[in-house]
Amino acid sequence: MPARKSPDTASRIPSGKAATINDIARLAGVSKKTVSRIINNSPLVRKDTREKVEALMREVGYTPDPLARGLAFRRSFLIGMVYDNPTAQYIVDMQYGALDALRDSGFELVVHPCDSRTPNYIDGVRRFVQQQKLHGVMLVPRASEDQKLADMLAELGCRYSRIVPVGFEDNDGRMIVTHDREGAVEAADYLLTLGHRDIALITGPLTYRSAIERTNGFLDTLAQRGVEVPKARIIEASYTFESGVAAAEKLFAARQRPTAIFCGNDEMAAGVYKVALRAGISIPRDLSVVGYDDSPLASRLWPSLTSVRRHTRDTGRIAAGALIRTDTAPLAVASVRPHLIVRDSCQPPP
Amino acid sequence: MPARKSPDTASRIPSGKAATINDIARLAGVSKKTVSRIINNSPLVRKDTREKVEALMREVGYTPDPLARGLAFRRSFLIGMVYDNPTAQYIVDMQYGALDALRDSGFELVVHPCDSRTPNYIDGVRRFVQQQKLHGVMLVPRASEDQKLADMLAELGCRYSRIVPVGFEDNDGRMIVTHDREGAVEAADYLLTLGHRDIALITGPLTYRSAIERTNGFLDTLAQRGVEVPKARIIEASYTFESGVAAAEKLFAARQRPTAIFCGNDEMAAGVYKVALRAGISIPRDLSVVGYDDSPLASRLWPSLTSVRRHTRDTGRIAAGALIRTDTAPLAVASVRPHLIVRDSCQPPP
DNA sequence: CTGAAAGCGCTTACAG
DNA sequence: CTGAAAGCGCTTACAG
Repeated sequence: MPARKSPDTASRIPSGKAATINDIARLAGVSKKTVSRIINNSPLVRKDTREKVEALMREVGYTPDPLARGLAFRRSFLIGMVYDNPTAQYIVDMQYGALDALRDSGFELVVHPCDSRTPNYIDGVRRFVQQQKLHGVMLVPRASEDQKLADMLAELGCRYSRIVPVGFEDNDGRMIVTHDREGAVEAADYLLTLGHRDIALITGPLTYRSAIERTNGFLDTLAQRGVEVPKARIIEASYTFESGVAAAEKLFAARQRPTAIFCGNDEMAAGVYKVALRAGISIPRDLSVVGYDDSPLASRLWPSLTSVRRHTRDTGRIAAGALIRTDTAPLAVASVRPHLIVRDSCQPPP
Repeated sequence: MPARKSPDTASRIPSGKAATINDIARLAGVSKKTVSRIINNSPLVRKDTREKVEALMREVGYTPDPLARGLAFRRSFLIGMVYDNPTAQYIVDMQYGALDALRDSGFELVVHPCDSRTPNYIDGVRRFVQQQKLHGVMLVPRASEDQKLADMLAELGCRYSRIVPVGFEDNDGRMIVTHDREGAVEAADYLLTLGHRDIALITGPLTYRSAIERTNGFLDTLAQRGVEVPKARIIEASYTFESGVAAAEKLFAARQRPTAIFCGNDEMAAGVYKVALRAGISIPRDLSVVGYDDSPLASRLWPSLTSVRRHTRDTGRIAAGALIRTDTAPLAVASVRPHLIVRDSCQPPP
């Protein structure tokens, strides 16, 4: 029964149901194994056979059933995104990026927030991965920094990609390095160039790799130009708005106020704005402020906030793309570099 | 081969692989069909048989393979979340809510943002639903307002739940009504009680049901108390920060400024803040502002913004829960009611 | 209440 | 380069 690209080909398929590999094989006059080879891009198919079958598949709108394929492969067509606690915009951007990579690939994105502070969250991720037979997992900060989590995935034989602030060794997974240090270096350069010397720093929790990188990048750059930041002007906060408020209150209570503050993220910078506004301290006339994230908040504040942009969507696209690529390329490292977006929150010191 | 709860039971299962229904049946000394009945909560199983098998399943940590079940059922264990364009915090909250309902249910959440302004987005959703054989779909505003989308799902026989600003008829899907009108009524009552009479309104696009409900609820309440809002003080904007800025500029350019502004969401209220701050108009001394959403932005602005809270996470939990409930209950309507969170952005008129 | 057979729509392992 | 058989781990339809 040879295939014919006739209007009635579709009618040969049981109506009301989607075509199966058997329908395609029958209509094309080949075995289902040959159709399977074409679905899986095997080179062991004659060119004209492939073209004939592909045309038929297009004609009837055939797509293989991911459940059946998954069962036979012992692996689903699902990509998991594992994350804990970051800001909403960051998560949504990361999801959009991942979906950019997965679009029309036959893979879908399954979201899995977790709480890395609970002792057994790794078991939760393990059950998720094992039960769904995930094809791969994206690890987003801060979960991505947990080596035990990565080790568990390696042991399960589940491929994963890690988004990390700084590059390091991992034999099993792929790294996407966001180079947070460089963003902080740029922020420091900018403030120095404006002429600031009395500079303060509000950091995220120093148990976070991102906070460490941003802090060191910032302080090292100042030190290189001979600017020391006294201990009292380095405040470890927690990446939240409220902690930014508290940090700013502490800084403003000192005998001499800094002329510029670098904040480890925009949320904390918004806290600084609030305290400054309340205290009648004018930004940027009396005080310059730089944030990190370039979140929507940055342009909603007034004056709009100078901040480091992270290209989160690109990061997500790369991380997800690395999981579905068929070439079993060597475990490479990809880089996404931040850069400073200058707005209206800084000027030379008074 | 009777089941024994002995330490070596697990060793009867091929090492390195997860247990299957066949392992359970063999170790329990029953047929796989009986195990299947237990998995699916069939009443046609003797109590002691059920208990024996369930104990064994717990002992070996057996969970049925969703791919195999999905293939046999012709339906996956995936819930799709379809949405277009709302704010990040809203989407993330909705996802958290849905995941609350799906936790430990065996179902997973697959995210599917779309763009309802493109003509063929419904086809995209259709492919998504058909190809993945979704168990159900959550429709989030504004996509949830599109009757054609709902009709397509009904035609496919895919169950769905719709989150909508106001209740209406739908024979196929379940409704979760967020009663946006009530939130706006509360905002109007509050401003009237403070003594405002010169009131302006910045609405979302009036093609959005949410914008219509909020607008009508607000204006009707004012009218009932004899307060008319002149046309020039009702500005249709687009739920964005920038559109809020433009609307505020227009309102402030009038001969007489309103003493209070109700904004259809917090983003636009942030735009009003920006213009007021730049123009030296003091909030709340010269101008009272009320938002809608109670987004994180509301407490980050200074003075913190009085806004209508939506209980988005609860909404998501109900919408997802309705899709996985086994009781084929009548298609009911659930309600989530908003309420005003009073902060520091309002006071009696000058 | 319980079970043996057939099937869901694919792939693997083997043979040619 | 191509195919027939067996299998992935479940459920449905039928029989008892």
